[in-house]
Formats: sequence, structure tokens, C-alpha cells
Amino acid sequence: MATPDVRLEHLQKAAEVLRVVAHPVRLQILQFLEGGEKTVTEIHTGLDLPQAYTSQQLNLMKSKDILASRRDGSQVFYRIANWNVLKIIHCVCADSAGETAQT
Amino acid sequence: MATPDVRLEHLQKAAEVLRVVAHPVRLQILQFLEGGEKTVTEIHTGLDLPQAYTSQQLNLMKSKDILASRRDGSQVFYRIANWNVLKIIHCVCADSAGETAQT
DNA sequence: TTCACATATTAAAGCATTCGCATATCTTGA
DNA sequence: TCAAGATATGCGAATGCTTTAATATGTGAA
Repeated sequence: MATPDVRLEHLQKAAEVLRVVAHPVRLQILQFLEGGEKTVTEIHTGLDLPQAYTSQQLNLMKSKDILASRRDGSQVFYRIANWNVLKIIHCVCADSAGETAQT
Repeated sequence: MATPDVRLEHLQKAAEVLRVVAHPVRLQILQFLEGGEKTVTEIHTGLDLPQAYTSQQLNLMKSKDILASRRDGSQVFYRIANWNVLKIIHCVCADSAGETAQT
């Protein structure tokens, strides 16, 4: 019995989160962080990405509350703040993985 | 123990599907189709969208195998073909809904 | 303060998406 | 065949995203 407009707002916000997640590099980072928090250096060397580029993606995801960060000295640790995005990844990876092969 | 490259391919494909889903109108259409197949007219009048625009979005999602269609006379019925996208929607809606209010 | 390391910011070029509009195609009934 | 309803297609301007490169800032040690 709710007006459809209420849902539109939800969908708007949902789409916003999805749009950020819908990117190969950002998906890669999120998977990498599934094992626990990591520094920027660990991420950009571990995934072989330029430092500045990595920092940009991290900050983008942080601005959408998908990631959170913690500073320790000169290093900054990033971690997953919105674990629903991980569920999303598992859904969509189960999807494309299910058709091609198993891990 | 797999090379990371194998996963990159997956992520690339996953991101592609996600990018199509990550759009308010397309999310709206997908939710609308959750109840079962509907004609283009039902969709575009039900959601108050221009017909041509609706058809474009439907065809885009069909081209990515998210939707499938069936013709019956002059009408075309669209239905969800990839039910994983529905799971995705539920994840991301549970997310944004959980923080604001319940229905 | 100065150096070296870690991280963040900014600008810009190239490319893709969005969405409205006009119009084309397809289908059925008269 | 013609008209009308249902669906699809092509075009284009505005907007947004991606990515690189250069550079700035922040931190700790000497």
C-alpha cells in the first residue's frame, strides 16, 4: 500500500551502490579485502595496480560507505564496511561461474 | 591455487551484468517482473515510462540474457531469465532498506 | 629540517551511457 | 489493402565514467 515513489528512492540508492560495485577493478579490490583489512600498498602491489589509481578507487568506495579505513602511522588500512556488497559479488560470481566451470 | 587471471575474466563478466542492473529504471522493471511475465505495454504503463524508452531497456537486458521474451500475437511478454539478478536486488535493497526504515 | 616512504588530490582526454524524440516495423481485424 | 494498436530502432546532445599523469600532502626517522 505504499506509494511506488517510496520504492523509487530505494532503487535510486540501490542503483548507486551497484554502479560503484559494477567495475572489474573494484570487484577485485573487494574480493581482496574479503580476507581482512589491508593497506593501500598491499592492495596496489597485490593486485598490480597503480598507486594513485588504487587510492582513487578506495576513496570512491569509501565515499559510498562500501569501505571504511583506519590510519596506523603512515599507513592506511581499508576494510569492507558494507558486507552486503560481498553477498552481491557471490551472487553474480555464482552466476557466471556456474555456466563456465567450477573453481 | 588458480592464477588470478582466471578470476579477472569472471570479474569482468560479473561487472558487465552488474552494470546493466545498476540503474533505477532497470531495477524497477526487474522488480516489476518478479511477479511473472508482462507485456511491454503493461510494463511501460504500470511504471509510467515512455514506450520507446521501456523497449530499449528491455532489449538491453535481453541482450545480456537477464531477460527473455515470448511473442503472443501482437504482444511481447518479457520475463526474468537470470534469477541471480533478483538475488542481487534483494541484497542491495535489504542494504539500503535496513538503514532507513521498514516497509 | 630534510629525506624517504605512504597516501591523496587534481586535471584532462577519451569513451560510454542516458534519455528524449521521431519514426519504422510488425500484427491483427475489417 | 488499410487502419490501428503494439513494439522496435536510429539518432544525437548532454552527461557521466574511466584512466593516466603529474603532483600534493602526510608521517616517521635521523
